[in-house]
Amino acid sequence: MSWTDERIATLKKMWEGGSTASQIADELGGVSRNAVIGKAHRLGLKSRPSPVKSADKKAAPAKKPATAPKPAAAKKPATKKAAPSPKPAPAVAQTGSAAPAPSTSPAAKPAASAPAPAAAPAAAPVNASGNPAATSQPLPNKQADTPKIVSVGPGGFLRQGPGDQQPPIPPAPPRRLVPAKPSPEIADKTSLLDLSEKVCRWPMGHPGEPDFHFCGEAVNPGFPYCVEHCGRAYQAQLPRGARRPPPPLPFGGPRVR
DNA sequence: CCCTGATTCGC
DNA sequence: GCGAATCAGG
Repeated sequence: MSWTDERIATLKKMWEGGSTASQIADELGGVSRNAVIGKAHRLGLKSRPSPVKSADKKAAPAKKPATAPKPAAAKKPATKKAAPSPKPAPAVAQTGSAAPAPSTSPAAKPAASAPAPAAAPAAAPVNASGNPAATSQPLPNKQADTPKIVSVGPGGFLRQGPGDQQPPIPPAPPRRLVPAKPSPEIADKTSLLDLSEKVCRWPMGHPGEPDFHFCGEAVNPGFPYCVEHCGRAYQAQLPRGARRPPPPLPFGGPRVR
């Protein structure tokens, strides 16, 4: 794979957007995590909290003496790293799929590290019951009069208490396989490349899905999200003692991995 | 172990 | 310029 302008653009956006090299790599497809990092550095993009980068301080870390510690010659079968599988990538289970599209391979991990809160598009706003007149949130919500802790964020978004996510969890979106490349259907959606300081970056759907896009609403000034999503992103902290008590987990709890 | 990013260095 | 191999912290 070569670094086309588009691929570079995507790399930049994602890198600056805080995606990990791995995520970027398999989003782009056909490149390794190392390739992404290497490219990023060559592009001058660099660093973001890197685990290994707090070293130095004063003395030189005396990494490698003049002697050649590593004979680069020997290439090992590399049992450690996962198989790169450059081209014949996506091992799509499912019923016989003829789509070769090497682009993305959503295969492996459930993607837990993604900052993406997994948007639930049609999530019914069950929130802010009392709905103080102060807020103009047009929430079609009646009933419920339990006084919840609701505060108004700087931009006018409603803060939620820590347990207030209305829809339990983002409705596990059926992961679709394949495509993930530009298609007419997402033409008017906010794509990765459409992100700017002015539009809401709240992710809708999941990377790799054909219709993955971003909210795209005008941002709440000073925030990366629109007012609505600010309410989701920034949640009020309940006073100590009034916190959500019990870890509702029957036992053990769902293993997330 | 896994993950992460940084760096090196042969190509 | 590219990226695998390697390093090194979490």
